[in-house]
Amino acid sequence: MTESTDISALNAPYLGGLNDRQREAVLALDGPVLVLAGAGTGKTRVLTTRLAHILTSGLAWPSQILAVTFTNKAANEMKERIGRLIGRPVEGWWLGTFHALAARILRSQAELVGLKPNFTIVSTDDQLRLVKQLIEAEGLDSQRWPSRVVLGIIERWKDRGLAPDKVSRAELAEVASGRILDLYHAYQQRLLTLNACDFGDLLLHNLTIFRTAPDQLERYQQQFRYILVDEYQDTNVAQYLWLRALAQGHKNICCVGDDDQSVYGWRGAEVENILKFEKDFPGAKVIRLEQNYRSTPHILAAASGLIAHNEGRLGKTLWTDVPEGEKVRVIGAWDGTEEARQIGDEIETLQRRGSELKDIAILVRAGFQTREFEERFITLGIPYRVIGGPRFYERQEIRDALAYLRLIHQADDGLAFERIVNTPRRGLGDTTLKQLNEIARAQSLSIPEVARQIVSTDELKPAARRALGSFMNDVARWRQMASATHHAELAQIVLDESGYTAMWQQDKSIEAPGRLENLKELVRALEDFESLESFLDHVSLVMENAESGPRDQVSIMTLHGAKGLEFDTVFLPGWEEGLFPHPRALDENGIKGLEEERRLAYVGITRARKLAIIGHAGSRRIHNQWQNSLPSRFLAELPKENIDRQDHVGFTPPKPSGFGAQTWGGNAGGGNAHPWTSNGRSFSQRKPQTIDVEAELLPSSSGVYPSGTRVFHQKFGYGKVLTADGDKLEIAFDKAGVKKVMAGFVLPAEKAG
DNA sequence: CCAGAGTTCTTTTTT
DNA sequence: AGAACTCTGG
Repeated sequence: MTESTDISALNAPYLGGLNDRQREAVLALDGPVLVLAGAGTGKTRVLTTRLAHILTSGLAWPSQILAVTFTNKAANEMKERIGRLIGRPVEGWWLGTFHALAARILRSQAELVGLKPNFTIVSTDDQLRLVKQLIEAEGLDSQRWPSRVVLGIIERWKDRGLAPDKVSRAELAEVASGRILDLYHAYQQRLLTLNACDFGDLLLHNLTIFRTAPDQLERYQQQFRYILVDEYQDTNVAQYLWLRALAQGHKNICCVGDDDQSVYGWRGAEVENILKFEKDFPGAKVIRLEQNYRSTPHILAAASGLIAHNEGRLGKTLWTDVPEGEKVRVIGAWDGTEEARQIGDEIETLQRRGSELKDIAILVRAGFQTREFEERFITLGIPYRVIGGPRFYERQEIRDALAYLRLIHQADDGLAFERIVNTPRRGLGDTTLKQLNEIARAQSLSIPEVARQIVSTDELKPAARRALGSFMNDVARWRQMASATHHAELAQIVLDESGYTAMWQQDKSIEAPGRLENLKELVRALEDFESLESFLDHVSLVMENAESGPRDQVSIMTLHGAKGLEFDTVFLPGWEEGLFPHPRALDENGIKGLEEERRLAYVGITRARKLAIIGHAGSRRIHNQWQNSLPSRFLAELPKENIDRQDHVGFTPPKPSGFGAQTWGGNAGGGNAHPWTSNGRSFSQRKPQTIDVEAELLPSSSGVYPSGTRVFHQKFGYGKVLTADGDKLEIAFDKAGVKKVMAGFVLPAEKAG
């Protein structure tokens, strides 16, 4: 870089308002750079400014910049912000997700790995179906070898950049996975026959190309003068290898990330990547962004105190100069319903004080938790939206419609074929399909190919033969139309002529109209794309919901989904042992799993600008069974001075044993075992403030309360039982009105003295 | 081949 | 409690 660029850069308007560290991160263009950007330290700003800087100082053309993100949302945001920064949209550069960029490279080099350029990118349900078929073909017991598990193992290998022939012997000893390796081989073979690849393959095939075609690799290395990576802590080994290969040319790679926010270990991300960056890229410069512009000191201190319990961190000290603000609040509730009620009330209070709903979020650990909030919000009339719910392109009717289009676009797409050959019913059931499959495997042909051939033989029964013949005819006809017909129109024709639309029209179920609506929406969406191919690519790689407008709604989403977002007020319900940290994370990854859960907690708290409210419930219904839960160990790890604990009057944190089993029933005998005992200590630090009350509450009185019984409730006072449904009572309280409560929380009035 | 009944498992997170 | 899968009889 010449000095003149430096000087002109320093005057550039876009540099204004950056702090020293940020500016340093923007201007350190030569050589490898790691920007450790703590939560809320202006990471995106640095990234976009850096890109704008490279472009405006003429150091590289857009086509010479590789900018990688994890989500499409992040990619779009970056595009937009840079456009705004330099005053015009940027065209022709390589900005996108790992998968989208790898797909782009793979499309142009497909032959090198035995694919045709129009290969299909298969999605999860296709993958599972494929694996299941292979398991059956190998004669394995599908109970002992669930396709989900097998696929998981294969994907983990892929995450680590391991093609079937690269899986090491050490690996094989581990899981008795020789069988699975066979399946992996077969699976890859099958994908090639289908002219398809899965998500992992996009990267994996790229690595193969880089290895086997050095000239191609070198071309890319020369092309990409500057490489920029967002959320580096979430990269897996395959992605790391991909980046490292591409960065060898100019060595100008800048990775931005935060080891404390690495929460995707379960799908192969390696925190190690960020921890060993300096080793991997010799001479790397490390820049820490530590000034937080988002949260109040209490929030920041609470989060920092929590994350300090993790080991092996690179370490950052976040600070802020905004005024102190409110402490982080911790609220206990009896059960999940009560928790939802509390949060609903809090939100109404916030609303009355002038908060906007769009500045409020509820961040849950697991998807099923959203339901209770939805129900409560519907009752209260609070507008909300669940982010990351079922996605448009994952809906059944959409996948079906897409399968038709895929089959037309790519005649060998056997998975698409299987999906819709008998949808709507055409009399081509399992038996026929099994035959086709067998022949296909035996002759290494694609299933559609077999289908095309078999209709002119006598191998099928006449009925099946006729049905299949007519179907194959239709497909061939549609394929012919494709060249002369606009793809949106084509889609409409296919849906109508295939009888697919009619199928849903005749369906009297409650969802049918919605599905027809979705199909219309699909056809409409097709119009936004230049070609069928670009649309199909979009669908495979951009699996996300169309953003609904900027309405004033509370956001409900998982902690994972919340990464990168921020809100004035954040509710963090369900901080209980058995839910958060999630037992499965603990089981599968022990201490590492626990640390990842803790990072998730850290991510959650640091989403809050002004107020964070953490909740935990004493019991929760899981699988339709009441289960007691203790406050999460993470609560005990929060620095006391930043916490305001406000257990509701009368809230009694249940004791570890006995209490629930007696009062709630349902969880008979050994069912009371605690999933966390293996790992658990943790709650000893909590003050058992209300033990005495609890003893009194625990009574003999767990019996039946016939309606009309006069009872006393710790929080709601005296009242009369209206209805009793097992352990659930509906009670008209003298002061508090009609409430539903658990029988275990009331006493007969005469005993309450 | 298909519809309906019976069974089992589920609920961590997703490009 | 519900989905998703398997089994069975027409």
